[in-house]
Amino acid sequence: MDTRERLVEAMQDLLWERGYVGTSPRAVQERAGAGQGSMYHHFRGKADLAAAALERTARDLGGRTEEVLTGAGSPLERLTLNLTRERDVLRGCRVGRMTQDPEVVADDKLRAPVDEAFRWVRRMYADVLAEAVAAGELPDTIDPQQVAATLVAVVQGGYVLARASGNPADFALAVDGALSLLRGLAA
Amino acid sequence: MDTRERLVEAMQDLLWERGYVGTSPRAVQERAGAGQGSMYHHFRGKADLAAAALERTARDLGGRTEEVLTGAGSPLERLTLNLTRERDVLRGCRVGRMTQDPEVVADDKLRAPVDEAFRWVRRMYADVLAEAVAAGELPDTIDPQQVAATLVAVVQGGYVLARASGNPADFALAVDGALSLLRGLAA
DNA sequence: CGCCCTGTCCGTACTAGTCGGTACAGTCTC
DNA sequence: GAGACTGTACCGACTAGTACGGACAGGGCG
Repeated sequence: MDTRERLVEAMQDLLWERGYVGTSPRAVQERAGAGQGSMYHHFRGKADLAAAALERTARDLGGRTEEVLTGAGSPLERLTLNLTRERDVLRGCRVGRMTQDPEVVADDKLRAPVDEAFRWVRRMYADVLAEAVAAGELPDTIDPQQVAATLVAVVQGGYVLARASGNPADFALAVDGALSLLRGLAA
Repeated sequence: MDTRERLVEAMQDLLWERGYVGTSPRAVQERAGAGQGSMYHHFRGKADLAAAALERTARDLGGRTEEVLTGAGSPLERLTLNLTRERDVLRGCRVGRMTQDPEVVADDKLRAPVDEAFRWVRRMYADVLAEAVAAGELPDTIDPQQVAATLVAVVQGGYVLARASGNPADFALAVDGALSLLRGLAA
């Protein structure tokens, strides 16, 4: 694997582990097995490399979600499968995690990919919810846009709770609660 | 106001604005109008002061929530009021915000007050939900514990979304979606 | 009363270490 | 040999923290 690729991957990992301000260029170079010069050859600086890493992480999240949501099964089944699967991919919160660093929020280059990833996922959720309504699986009183935003928020909030308690079960609890609300409406 | 108090308040503000790793003791002292020596006189160090600030923030959040949830109105009305009110208190996410710093998560002294605040709020939500079920406002098919976790997650996730997009309306959207699901079940 | 002593409180000046970044010379490939 | 690439050495700024000395009260004593 070439150095540039290794740098991006190392940055992805470190953004998840330590956040943006907590990650030094030195640490990235060390993990990537690269020297000081090579990083500044491939990227203009820390922010530039972080932007590349965030774009890639966001694309991964979007792609993974799309794969499940456009797959087989009824709309509600696909939604349930995707939400359930998120609990196995705790690293998915890598995206939401970024929104807490003021330096990230202040820099459009860094905030944009995160925001776009959320909008992308939210739109896919909304589409599946609308499908479920059309199929009669959910009542037409729900607003797919609104509920889609709620589901994205539950996943991101679930990560927050799980990190605070150190217990991944708190994530599952929040997601299961949301699914039970949907199932309650379906019945 | 005495210096110690000013230091705690300054730390609360800065934790919210810049996070834990992004906040230097100097910045806290400057904002509090105190000198270097006085901070290290009152507190053993940055982590000690941050722990005091977090405990206070967590207590504020719990107290504010309790006030609304044990107030007047039907259970569902109180719940709606509290969730709606959170959107006006965007600084409420000061608590959830902390869970993103690895240094905070690693230090029990810092993580504990955050975790306890969440558990406190979740328990109050669960109590009100159980009340609503008992009053016939919600079907007894819902699990108050589970749904309470979902509501806390929606609020925290809403903050994440709003920060990512820079648009507070995204917070309101997520919360309104959750409320619409509850109302759907009530009907 | 003046006097000193003692502990609390606070500001200045310093430390070693790390931050993000640059300069530059060497190496490797075509 | 030219250009892409990489490693070493350095930079000023900032990090968390310490050392230390001075201001200021209250209290016991002549």
